[in-house]
Amino acid sequence: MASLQKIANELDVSVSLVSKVLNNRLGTTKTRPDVANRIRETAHRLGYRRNASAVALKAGRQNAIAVVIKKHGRHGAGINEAVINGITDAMKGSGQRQSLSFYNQPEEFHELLPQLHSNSIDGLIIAGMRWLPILDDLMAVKQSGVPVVSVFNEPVSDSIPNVGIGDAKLIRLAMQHLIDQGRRCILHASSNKYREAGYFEAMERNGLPVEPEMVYYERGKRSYMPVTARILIERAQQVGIKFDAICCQSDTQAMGAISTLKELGLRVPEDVAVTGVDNSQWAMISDPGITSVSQQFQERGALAVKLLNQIIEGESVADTSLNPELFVRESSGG
Amino acid sequence: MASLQKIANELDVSVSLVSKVLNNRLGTTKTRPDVANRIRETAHRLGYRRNASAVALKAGRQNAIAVVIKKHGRHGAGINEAVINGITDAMKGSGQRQSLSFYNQPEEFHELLPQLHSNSIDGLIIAGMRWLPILDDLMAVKQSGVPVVSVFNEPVSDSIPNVGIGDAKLIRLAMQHLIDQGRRCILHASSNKYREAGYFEAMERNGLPVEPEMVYYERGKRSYMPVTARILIERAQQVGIKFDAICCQSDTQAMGAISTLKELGLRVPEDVAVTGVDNSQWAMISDPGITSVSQQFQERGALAVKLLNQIIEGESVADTSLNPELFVRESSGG
DNA sequence: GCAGTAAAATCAAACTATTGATCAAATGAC
DNA sequence: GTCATTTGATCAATAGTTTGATTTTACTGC
Repeated sequence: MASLQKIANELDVSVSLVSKVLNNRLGTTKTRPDVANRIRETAHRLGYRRNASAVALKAGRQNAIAVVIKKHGRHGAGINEAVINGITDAMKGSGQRQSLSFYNQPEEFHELLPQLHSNSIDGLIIAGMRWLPILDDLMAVKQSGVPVVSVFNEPVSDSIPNVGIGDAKLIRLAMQHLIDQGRRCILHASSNKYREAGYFEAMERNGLPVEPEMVYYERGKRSYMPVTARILIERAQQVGIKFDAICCQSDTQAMGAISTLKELGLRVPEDVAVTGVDNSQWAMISDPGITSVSQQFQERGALAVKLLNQIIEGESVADTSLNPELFVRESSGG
Repeated sequence: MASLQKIANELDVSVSLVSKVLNNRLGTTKTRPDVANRIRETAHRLGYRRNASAVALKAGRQNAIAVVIKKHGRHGAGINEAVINGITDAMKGSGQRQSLSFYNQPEEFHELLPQLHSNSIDGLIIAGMRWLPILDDLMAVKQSGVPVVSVFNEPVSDSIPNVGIGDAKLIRLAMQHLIDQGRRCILHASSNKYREAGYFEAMERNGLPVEPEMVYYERGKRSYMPVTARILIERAQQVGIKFDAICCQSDTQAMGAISTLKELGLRVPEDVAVTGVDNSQWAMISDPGITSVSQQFQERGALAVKLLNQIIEGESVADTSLNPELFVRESSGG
């Protein structure tokens, strides 16, 4: 309830002086130390807190960014929580606030548009997996003058800086690890052409042959689930492929691989090495623990905040890409 | 960029008229339909958006609430994500914004205090597991005039309305289900006196005897992990207890129980039924699927928003408690 | 055509903080 | 003592919206 006015009245000085002292903005005015101290003291005594709205109004800035994230079913992977953690950590203590929304269907994103304008927020961070369905809305937000930064694995549009990681890099990293461990016949299941490309690239570069049944491609949410690993393994066995590793595209898929292998009497990692993606709790709690590639969602969330603020400050920024990190556990025998 | 002023200039009417028309606040003023329409039209044409800060400043309200959540290691349970989902869903379309922070150590919560005053937010929702270490800070926020609602399993303080669920009820629900399935010798591992009480209550009410080795109590984070189930089972076996069910206090613990039982050659649910708590992805993805009690975190987050807004409106609200819900899957033979 | 009333619009203050321009007082030089 | 300069503080405008009080305009009846 204490305003600059109250402090000014209390000490019989002007509001502007109080403002300048409390903000250390003493441009032309070199305030006397005793006056400054009395002002600071009184401010403290009255429990003065800068009124966020008044500052925002005067500055023409909201000191708030919107964060919109695609909901997804893969709860356990902790992806959204990681992004959110990164974002909130990066904003901690900045005084800047964020406003979080989730959407599932494109229409739900559309409904958020009224809130995503420059009179409510200074910028937008959009994160999630599939951006194509909301591209038009996203561009509309951008067009309306709101800076946008995305956290997708692959960039969205030339005009929206993305904090990516490169799906191909993810898989290449896991593949190279498996190959370094001496594995030669590696299976792969994926829902994503970039990831698949990473697989083929790694195999080719190391001169390893790939049979059609070594790869299973399935679009959609199901592709992350355990069942896809089972299909992949059974298909490979049917044609008699003697594989010694499976490069999965998620930790849950890797769990499916491990339990299928156990049922078949194959040991992990002695007979077959397994890797996952996400470095989630699944990977940690699984028995054996799953060697997994982190998509660095927390770091990417934090970086998105940094980039967005740079744009807000008027700098221009480009797409960035972080490097995935490999967390080695027992499943790969590392 | 379009303000009321711009619209007023364009049409040569007063700012206040524009404001009243666009807000449908035509108290004394019964505007002519044609004027009203022209105003609305122009507002739309110029892309007018109400300036959130100006409104907040005038109203002495921030139209923003703070959400502070305790980080915890149990990622996979999706607890924080559920609370956040509930909160953001409940706020969708309200124009109210939320600002999210996480803390781990009590000191980190303390550092958030400068942001938690009535000049930045209208209220605070605090969620997490252990509230005792931050109680003083929480009361300080409350004292400073910021309404607070908590989402803890058990209430914090008489002066802070809580959206709870009752730990005893959680366990009673799972226990009653197991007993209804004909199980008679049920083990239980817990870190929580309320939950333990729920166990004893259910056993007693059904006239079932409890040996000391049927219960394992361990404080702290570890108590939710798979290993506690192993300890519980091994202890019971050492003294020759022939159990037919395990009532776990988390899904991860239940997973530990299932894998330990499998190793021992016991079938789930034929020989031993297992239940968990959280109704998390673990429960869904496990094989067999785990019968689990939901702590209703999403619903509780949404309810917290509702209660907080009631307090902000000046109403007084009391502690609330939702009922847990049982999701039956294969692990209990249901 | 005018009083009286109803309808429709405007006025003006307020919310709080910021900042360049301006004023007043103190100091220094001669 | 006067003028110029430095120092220290105030003025006044501004940001955008809201709202009770007030003024202007329009209409009715005679």
